[in-house]
Amino acid sequence: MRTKDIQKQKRIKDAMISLILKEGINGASVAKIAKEAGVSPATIYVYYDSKEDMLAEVFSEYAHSSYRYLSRYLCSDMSGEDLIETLIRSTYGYACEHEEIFSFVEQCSCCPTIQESVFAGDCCMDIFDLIHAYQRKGVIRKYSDQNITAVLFAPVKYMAMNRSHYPDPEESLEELIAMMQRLLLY
Amino acid sequence: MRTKDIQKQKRIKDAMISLILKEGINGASVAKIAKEAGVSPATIYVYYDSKEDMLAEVFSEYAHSSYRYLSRYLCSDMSGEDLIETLIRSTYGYACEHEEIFSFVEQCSCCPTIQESVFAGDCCMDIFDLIHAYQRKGVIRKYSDQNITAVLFAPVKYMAMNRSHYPDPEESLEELIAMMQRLLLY
Amino acid sequence: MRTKDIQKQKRIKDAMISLILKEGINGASVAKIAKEAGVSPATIYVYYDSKEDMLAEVFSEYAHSSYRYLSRYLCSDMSGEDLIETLIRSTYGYACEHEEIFSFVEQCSCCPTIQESVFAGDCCMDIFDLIHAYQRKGVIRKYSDQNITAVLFAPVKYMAMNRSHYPDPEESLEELIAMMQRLLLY
Amino acid sequence: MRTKDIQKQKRIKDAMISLILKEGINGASVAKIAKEAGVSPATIYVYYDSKEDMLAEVFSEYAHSSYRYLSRYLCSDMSGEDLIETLIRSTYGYACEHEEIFSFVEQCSCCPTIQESVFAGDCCMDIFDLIHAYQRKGVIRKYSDQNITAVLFAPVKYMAMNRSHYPDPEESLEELIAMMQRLLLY
DNA sequence: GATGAATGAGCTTTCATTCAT
DNA sequence: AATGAATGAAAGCTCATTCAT
Repeated sequence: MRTKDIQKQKRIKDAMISLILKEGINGASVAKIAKEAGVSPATIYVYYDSKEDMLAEVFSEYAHSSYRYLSRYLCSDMSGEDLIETLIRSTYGYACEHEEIFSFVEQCSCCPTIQESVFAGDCCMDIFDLIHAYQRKGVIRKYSDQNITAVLFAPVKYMAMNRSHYPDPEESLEELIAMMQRLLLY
Repeated sequence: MRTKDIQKQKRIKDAMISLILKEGINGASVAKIAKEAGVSPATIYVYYDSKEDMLAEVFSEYAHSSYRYLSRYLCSDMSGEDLIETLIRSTYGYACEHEEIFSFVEQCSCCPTIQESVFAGDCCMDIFDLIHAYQRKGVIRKYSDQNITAVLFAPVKYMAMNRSHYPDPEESLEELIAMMQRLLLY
Repeated sequence: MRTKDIQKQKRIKDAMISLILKEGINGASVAKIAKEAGVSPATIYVYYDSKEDMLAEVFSEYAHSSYRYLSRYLCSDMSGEDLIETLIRSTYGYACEHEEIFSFVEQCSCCPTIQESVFAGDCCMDIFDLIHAYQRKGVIRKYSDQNITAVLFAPVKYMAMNRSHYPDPEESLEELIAMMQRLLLY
Repeated sequence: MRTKDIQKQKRIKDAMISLILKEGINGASVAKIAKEAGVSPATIYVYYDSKEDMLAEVFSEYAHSSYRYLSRYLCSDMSGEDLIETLIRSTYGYACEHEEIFSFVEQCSCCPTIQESVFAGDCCMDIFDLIHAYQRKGVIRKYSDQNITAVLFAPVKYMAMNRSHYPDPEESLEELIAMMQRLLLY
C-alpha cells in the first residue's frame, strides 16, 4: 500500500488558499483546487471528508498562525514600548509577507458558515501570559484581555487589509504604534 | 405600478441579505433568493443584470449604512466624551439591531470579487467634518483620519462580530469607550 | 412563460423505463435518461424532485396498470370458468404485450428502497368487487382476498417472467388455468 | 492461512448480502462492503475479479439455497398432506429466518444484468424426485413440474415478501396450505 | 495475500441565466 | 413587467478499480 503523501496534502492546502484569494470562497471549487494541486478531485476526499471539512480544517490550522508568528519576535525583557511596537509591526509584517494566508483567514473569519468554532481571543495564550506579566509589573494598564486584543490587532489588521488606500503606510503605522503605546502603557 | 416595483425590489434585496446571513454568500443562490422573495428567478433579472451586479449594487447601497445610521445620533454641541461614546455605542447598536445587514456587509467586505472599489475611509464625510471641528477646538487629538477610523470602528466591530464569546458585553463596551476617550481626547 | 410539456414528461418516463430494462436500475442514470429523452439533465428536475422521487412516482403510476388492463376484459355475466381464464390469460397477455413496463414493475417491486409503499393487494378493488359477487353467488370459493390474489397472479407472473425457459408456454398456460379453475370454483 | 482466507471471504459475502437488504443493490458499493466486512477494498479483488463477478458468484451460490434448506425437512414416507405443508411452511420459514439472503436472491432474480442464467425450475431436482414418486404412487396429481413449482412457491414467496401487510400471517399460511393440498392431492 | 492511496469516469444535483409566453 | 420552463455548465461527491508497498 501507498503511504499518505504529506507533500500532496500541502499542495492541496496551498492550492485552496491561493484559489480562495484569487476567486473568493465561491470560486474555489474542488475541481479547480485539484487541478491546481495536480491531483484528481477524488484524491482530495482521501484527505478530507468534505469541502466544508477541508475549509474548516485548513482555516483552523492557519487562523492563529499570525499569533504563532508574533511569538517569535517577543521576549520577556522588552520595554513596554518595544513590546507594543513589536506586536503591531509583526502583525502588519505578517499580513504583508503572508498576504495569501492573511487574506484567506480574514475571508473565512467573516463567513458565518466557516467561522463558527474558532475565536481568536481563545488562542493567543503565550502572548497574554506575557502581557499579564507586564500588567503585574505595572507597565501595561489593566484592561480586559478581550479589549486589549481588540485594540491591538483589529486596527492594524484593518490597516493591512486596506493598505493600498493609504498614501504612506509606514507613517500611519508609526502613528498607530504611538497611539497604542499611549493607550496601553502607564 | 411604480410602488409595486419598488416593493418587489425591496423584497428581493431583503431576501438576499437575509439568506446571506443564514447560509453565507455561497448559499444565497438566485433560485433561493427568488423563492424567499416570492418572485420568479427571471424577475430578478428584470431588476439586475447579473447576480454579481446585484451583490455589488446592494453592497454599495448598504456598505456605509452604519455611518449614515451613526450620523443621526450626533450633534455638534456634544461633549467630546459624549461624541466618542455615541460613535462606539451606535456602531455596536447598529450591528445588533441590523444583524443581517451588518453580517452581509462584513462578508462582502472580505470577498475580493465584490469589495474592490469601496473603502470605508472615503465615505463618512459628515462624521469627519464633525471630528475635524472637535480637533480644531482642541478637544480631539490630531491623529490622522485613517487611524481614528481604525481605532474607533475596528475594535467595536470585532467585538460585535464575536459578541457571543463575550461574558458581559455591556461591561466590555463600557471599558472600550473609556479607553477610546482616554486615547482620543485631551 | 413556457408551459409544462406533457409530451416531454412522457418521453422522460419512457426513457427511464426503457433504460432500466436494458441496464438495470443501476444503469439508468439521470444523465442517460436525459439523453435518451432528448432533454437536459436539469430539465428532469423541473418535473421531479429527485431521482428517487422520479422512480417512485413512475413506479406507482405503472404498478397497478396490469390490473387496470385486466378490468377491461372482465364483465359481470361471465361464467366462473371464463372469469378465471380471462384473469390469467390477460395477466399473461399484458406481460407479453407490455414487456418493458411489466419487467420494470417487477424489478421495482423487488427493490426494498422503492417498493415500500405500494402493495398490490390494496389496489385491485374493482376486480375484487367482481370476485366477491361471484363468491356470494356460490361460484367462487370463499378464500381470503390475499390468497386469491397470490394464487391467481403470482404463478402466472412467474411463468411470464421465465417464459423463455418454457418449451410450450400455451400448453402450460392452459394447464395453469385448469388448475386455478379447479382450485377456486365449486 | 487457509482458514483465515475462507473466513475473510465469508465476511465479504455476508457484508454484501446484508448491505443489499438494507440499501438495495444500488447502495451496496464496494467501499461500503469492504468497510462492513472490515477489509480493504483492494482485498475484495483478491477474491473476485469484479463487482459484477462477485454478485453473480454469490447469487448463484445462494439462488437455490431455499430449496436445499427445504430438502432437510422432507422424507419419503410423509403423507401427501405433510409433504405439501412442509414445502410451503419451510419456504415461508426460510424467508423469515434468512431474510437477508431471501431478499438478496429475490432482488438479483429481478435484475436483468445479474439473473441471466439461473432458472429455479432447473435446480430442485431432489425435491422433484420426491414429487415424482408421489405422483407415481397416485398421491399428487400429474401436473407439469413447471406449474407445480409455480403454484407451490410463487404464492408463498409473494406472501413472505409482503408479510408486513398481512394482518394474520399464520392464518393466511394455513389457508394457503389447505388450498394447495386440495389443488395438488387426489 | 493484503492494504490504504490514488484515480478517471461518472454520479445526482444545483447553478446563473435565457427563452417563450 | 413578469413568469415558469428550460438549459449548458459546473458543483460536490462516489464509483469500481488499480497501484505501490
